[in-house]
Amino acid sequence: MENKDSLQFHMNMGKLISSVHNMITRRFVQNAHEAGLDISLDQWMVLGPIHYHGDASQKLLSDFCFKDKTSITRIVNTLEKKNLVVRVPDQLDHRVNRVILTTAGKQLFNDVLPIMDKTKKEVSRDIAESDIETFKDVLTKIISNLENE
Amino acid sequence: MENKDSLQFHMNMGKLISSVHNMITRRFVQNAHEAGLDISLDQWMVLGPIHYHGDASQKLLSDFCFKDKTSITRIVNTLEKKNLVVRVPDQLDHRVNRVILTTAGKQLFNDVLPIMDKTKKEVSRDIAESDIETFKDVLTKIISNLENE
DNA sequence: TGAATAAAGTTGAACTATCAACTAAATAAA
DNA sequence: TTTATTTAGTTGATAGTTCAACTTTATTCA
Repeated sequence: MENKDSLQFHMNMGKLISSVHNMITRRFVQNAHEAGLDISLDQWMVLGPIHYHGDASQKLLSDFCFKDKTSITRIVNTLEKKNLVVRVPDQLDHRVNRVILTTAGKQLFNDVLPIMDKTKKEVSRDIAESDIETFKDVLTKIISNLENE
Repeated sequence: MENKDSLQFHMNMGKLISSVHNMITRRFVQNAHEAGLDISLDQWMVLGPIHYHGDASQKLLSDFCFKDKTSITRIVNTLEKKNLVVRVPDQLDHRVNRVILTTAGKQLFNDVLPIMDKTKKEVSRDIAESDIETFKDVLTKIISNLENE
């Protein structure tokens, strides 16, 4: 039990995923920070779909990111506080907020793209392309296994 | 952009892992709750090594779980509040806490084992054993890629 | 139409993660 | 032996996650 390396062998999937999740999060923020950018992985995960969609509702972001609507509320709060996005009430459905990138938001999006690339390369270093594919397939399959609707 | 399923295809690894992590966490807690057990996945991740080791220091738990020492402090706080563990100061090295399971802690550990099993089965349903192996290998490889020491 | 129900968001509380700054004890170095 | 450094752990601050309860607006259907 003293040697960490010998123990990874025994680690179950949940612990592995949790560890990897934390480590990727940390590395991404580190890389961003070294490039002078202040953004968390979760903020990035939400910023992406906002950029892609143009005027995503929070509901759409919630579905797309597999995050609770509460999490989206708070991440959008943070993004808004940083002047990266604004909430615009939908004209037709008054329950809905449309989340829009500001100029600063678009700028940051473009600045972060290479950081994401760098992180991705560090994460998948020396891993066979085919294994990465299997890896992503399994993740996707797990998502569909756990989706209960 | 309206159809969630068509989009998973475009999801990058970070988002996939993050989503899977959240979904497994949620499902584990759900399953535990349905069985009348009150424990989070993180608490379980720490409880395991405590049980296995017998008198783990917080440093050991931190290394083993790939969690920050701060997180360990707070998770052990919660476990202690629930009377599942106690902190015993080390007789030789007075900086060290030894974390010990209480009777209730041991009981809970055994109660949760089948929950973990159930969750594991739900997660890996209809996934080939060989793919699971590749999956775990990739996770382990990512951990070693991101370990900076 | 009017009442019940569903949907989109927000808020509060409890827990976890990370960073930075801190205490206290052990070890290394002078 | 005294000083400097390292190590184990805690605390405070900020952010994200989940649940439950809530508001407001849409939709359903009696």
